Amino acid sequence: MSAPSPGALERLRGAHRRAVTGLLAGGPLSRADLTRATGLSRTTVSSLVTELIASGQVIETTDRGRPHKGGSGRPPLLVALATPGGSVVGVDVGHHHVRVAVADRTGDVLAEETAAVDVDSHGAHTLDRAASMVRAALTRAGLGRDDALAVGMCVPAPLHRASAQIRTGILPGWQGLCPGEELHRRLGLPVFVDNDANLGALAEVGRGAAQGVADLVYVKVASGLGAGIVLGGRLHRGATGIAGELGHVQVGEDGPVCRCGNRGCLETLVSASRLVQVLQPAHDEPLDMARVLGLDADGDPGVRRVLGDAGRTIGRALADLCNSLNPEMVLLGGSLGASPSVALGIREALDRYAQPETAAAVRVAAGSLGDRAEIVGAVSLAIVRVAAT
Amino acid sequence: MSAPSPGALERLRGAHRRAVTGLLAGGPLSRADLTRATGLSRTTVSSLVTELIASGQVIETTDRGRPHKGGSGRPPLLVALATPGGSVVGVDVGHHHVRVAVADRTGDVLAEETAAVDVDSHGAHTLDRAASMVRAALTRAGLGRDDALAVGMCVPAPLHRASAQIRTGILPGWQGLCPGEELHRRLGLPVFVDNDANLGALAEVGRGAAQGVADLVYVKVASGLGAGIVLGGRLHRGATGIAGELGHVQVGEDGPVCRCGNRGCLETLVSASRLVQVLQPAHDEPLDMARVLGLDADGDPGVRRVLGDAGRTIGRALADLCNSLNPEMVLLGGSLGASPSVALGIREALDRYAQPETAAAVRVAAGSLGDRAEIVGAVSLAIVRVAAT
DNA sequence: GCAATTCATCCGGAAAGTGCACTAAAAAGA
DNA sequence: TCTTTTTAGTGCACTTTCCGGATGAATTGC
Repeated sequence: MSAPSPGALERLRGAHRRAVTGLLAGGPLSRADLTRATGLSRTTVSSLVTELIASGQVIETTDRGRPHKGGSGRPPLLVALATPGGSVVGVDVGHHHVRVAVADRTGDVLAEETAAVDVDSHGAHTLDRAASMVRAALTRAGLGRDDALAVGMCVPAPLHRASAQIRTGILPGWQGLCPGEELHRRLGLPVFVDNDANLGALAEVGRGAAQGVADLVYVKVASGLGAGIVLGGRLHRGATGIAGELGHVQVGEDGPVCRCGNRGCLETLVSASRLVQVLQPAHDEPLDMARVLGLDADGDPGVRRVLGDAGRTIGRALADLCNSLNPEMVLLGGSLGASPSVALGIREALDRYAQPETAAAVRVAAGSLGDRAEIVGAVSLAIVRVAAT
Repeated sequence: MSAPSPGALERLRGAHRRAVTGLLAGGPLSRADLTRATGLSRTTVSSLVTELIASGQVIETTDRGRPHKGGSGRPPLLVALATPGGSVVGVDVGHHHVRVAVADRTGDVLAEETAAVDVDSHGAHTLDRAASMVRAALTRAGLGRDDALAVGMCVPAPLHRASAQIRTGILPGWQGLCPGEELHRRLGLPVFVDNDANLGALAEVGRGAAQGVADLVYVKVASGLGAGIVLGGRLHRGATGIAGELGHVQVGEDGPVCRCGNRGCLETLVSASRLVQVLQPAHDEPLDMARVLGLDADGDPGVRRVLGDAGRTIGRALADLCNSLNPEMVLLGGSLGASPSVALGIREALDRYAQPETAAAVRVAAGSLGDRAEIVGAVSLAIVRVAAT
């Protein structure tokens, strides 16, 4: 008989366990795959998996995989995170919509629902609505509330790091609110929150166009303009959690007044609403962003010019940031992210204004998740945080 | 008989060994102190220390420490890194000087020497000179070459990450050179290299005004303008190792042409040489930076105005960077770092141009190491890299 | 049917960490 | 002075974790 010893060895084991669950969060894998990915021995991985199966966190799937790269050999048994009793919820709160998704622990979505809501002015009401949408989505996925492990939530505003509180006045009906705590009170589940740009970046790194990228600047252009910055593979949130406020970089001393109180902010020149407003007079039909993107794709010269200019304006600001951070990739998200003209404008400005070596090192591309980046990121956040326990 | 198994357990042991040597790099400690600091058990620490003593990396000192916080109890036996046979060398190559220091593994300097050298135009010659200075300093410290474990070197130009090569044309006589490899060839010691801003940041975080700061922007203003960026406690070098090029942020579309080939770079407006040049016409005596700083301290209004403007110009660029990174501190180094007028100007510009919460979160201060920041950083680099093995 | 190949597990052993008992050395108090 | 208390360090038995080789399993190609 001897006392239990909670120490360094157990922490090591835990780290390895998390490595395995983390890898499995990306999809089913064989024990052999896990061996190669973790660098551990076959034996160790086998024992870890056995343990995880015994504890119900992992299940052995019925389908067999291909025997390593097409050749011969015994086909592997795939293991996956246990979906039953282990789903997660993502909540994406935008300026004008709420989207809710229920996903299994590999990130595959089981049920999803979107609703148009006047989010900006009504914090408490929006959260009520989100909570009932979550309950409905869980039911539709055939799950009870106890089957959900955690909620990841996306809000369109920076959060204060220590208090997880919304402090800026960007969302009038939310000021002083702790969205995570509020939703937790309504659902009784652990809730993890971050802003839209950060979660978009997380999504693109995990399941999108930036897989394997260590240093990424993800730029989201929609109602506002924000950045999610990934450095060394980790999201950079800053000292008080409000890093990434690229929209309030100063681009003109006497530009229009911004909602942040300053004037000349980048966001006042290139937000989606601003661009629609600029383009409207030249068109008879009423424009919205989707229509503008259509015209861009059709080669409308006026639209191309305006979007290209917007890209160049963003690119000029990004050039300064890239000089400082030397990232591997700049990825575009938000409604404007899909426009080739914007991407081209950014590329041009980077080549012109950034240091040649910095410009050469950085790839510019559109995110591959489109307007689902935020919800995917919210789900990822929940998965990551659950796996970390 | 069994094969050697380099695996997870050995890595764990190594990590613990490094934790111990890392702690001892800050000064002698007792085994009990190490137990508290590492969180490991007494037994484990004891065995680690025994092992390190056997391998000669650590010695037991003769003096005993106080018995834990003044109370009673057996006084501990202090152990320290073995200084004899364990010193490190720092080399600071500036634009116009070479400085060399020999230090023990706690970072205390045993011998130091500075020489004026026309560095920019003569790469190979400068390295010859540096190598002979290192040999002389070792001799003066009463050490043979075998007593030195490694060299940390500081160069005033960004290095390419993969090749450790100088690629920019800023140092004409160095282009294409691998300074680390070159010095290694001359000294036969392992050489680790980084640029001046990065090493200044490292020094201030380790032994200067930024101790304990996780997110730091260190701005060095001297012949050029560069930044060392520390995020999450780690130096951020970027995808190709050239992060921190703050001097080439664009502040005016049609500004003067910069040595980098662009025009309107921040560096063209606020480098030390540029400021001296701006101030000279208003003074009869020939000015240099030291004299300018003296006039600033004496309250000369013209000098204050020009330095304040310089600070505001830097601060304006920093405001954008701070909006994106939300750092905890901005620290000033280089010859201009000591000027209160510059610091004040930066503070003003941050308050004006950065987001209010970002500006409120960031402290602005002068580095506490002055022009020795680079050499301290070079020594620190050597110590850190040696401890990591 | 047989070799080749890959996948997974079992077993024995080695490496690392921990608790406990024990000794050592000093201060505090009777 | 002698005992008690407190802290420091070490030896030993034991547990946890990991690894390598042997073994068995499942499939492809001949």
